[in-house]
Amino acid sequence: MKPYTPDGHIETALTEKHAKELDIIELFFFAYRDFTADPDKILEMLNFGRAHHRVLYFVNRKPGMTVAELLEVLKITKQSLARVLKQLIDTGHIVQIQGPRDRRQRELYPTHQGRELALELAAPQSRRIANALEQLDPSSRAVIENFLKAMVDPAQWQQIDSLPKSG
Amino acid sequence: MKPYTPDGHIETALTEKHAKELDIIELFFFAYRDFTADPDKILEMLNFGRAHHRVLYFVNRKPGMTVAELLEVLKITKQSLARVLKQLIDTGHIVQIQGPRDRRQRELYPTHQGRELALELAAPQSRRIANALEQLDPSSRAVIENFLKAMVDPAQWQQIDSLPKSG
DNA sequence: AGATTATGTCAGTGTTGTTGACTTAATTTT
DNA sequence: AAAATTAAGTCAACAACACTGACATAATCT
Repeated sequence: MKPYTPDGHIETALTEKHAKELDIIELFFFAYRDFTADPDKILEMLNFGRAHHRVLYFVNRKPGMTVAELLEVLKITKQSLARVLKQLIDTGHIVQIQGPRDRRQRELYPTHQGRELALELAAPQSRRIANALEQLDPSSRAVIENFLKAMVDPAQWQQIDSLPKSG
Repeated sequence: MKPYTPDGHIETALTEKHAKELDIIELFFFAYRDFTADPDKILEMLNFGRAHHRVLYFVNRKPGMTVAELLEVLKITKQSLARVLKQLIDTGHIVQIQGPRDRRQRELYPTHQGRELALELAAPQSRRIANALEQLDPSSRAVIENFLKAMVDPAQWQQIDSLPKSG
């Protein structure tokens, strides 16, 4: 079955025979690649990167988030966050306010400018998703949401559930 | 409606009112974050990174791929690819063979060792997907595949379609 | 009072991406 | 056959974003 390869290389493709769910593995890669490319174009003009986007997104989704909470969500170190956060503060997209209960904490809030940018970055991603959903049965939305949530470690579900629903 | 904030910061969360599909935007982020974390642990032990994984994956999925094809799929520059590819060749995971039709081209093939590693890296991702699917109706698979493909730029569909189905 | 916690900061490092310029060998065009 | 183009490789410099380790400060908890 396997072709003759004197130097030991393999000419047969890796397929579902060898490993399950390859189609979804690569669809996930391609979908995420193009999904992130849209905001990346906007960010580039502002000299921001994907890291800025993630911070700005979650601060907008949950204003008042502390630095520690943000680190938990992004799964990065505080030194990594520091640079990006400092730039977002210096450019007037995010402000820090001393925690009222615990004054060691820094609550993070978007400014109007930060909210505007978050909306601008979300727009092409919303459009891409809405467009994909339009081509499917209306019941598909629930299936996709359930699938994506099931792809997340259950220990992390609380991070998803702590974000506001549709207020 | 908006709370009084003397310094102009925003305390109201960004919700579906302001932008559509936020739930799927963030589910996609969380799902991809955890999806890539599994192989990252294995790669770390070998002093490889996510870039090595991507190269190894596609060379296994389509043995004989040329360098130019790989660049198209990964959307990176040849200088970026060069370092990672060199390491995979030096460690005996991939071999290059001069193209038979066009001898300028270098066809990329996995070695047995490269195939083994690709399988090892795919395993936890397959498991995660299979586990997520198990919790859903059997018809969900098609919905998810259609959705993910619709999330990809149509101009790129040929990249997906050129990969072997289930040989 | 002492320990712990939340955050910030300094210094060094590694991976992965970028641009630009140049080389080599092979193919295609004129 | 000569000239232009193409596929791939390489050198150098650089930037974004992640890491570790160590230390500082202020506030809270024990």
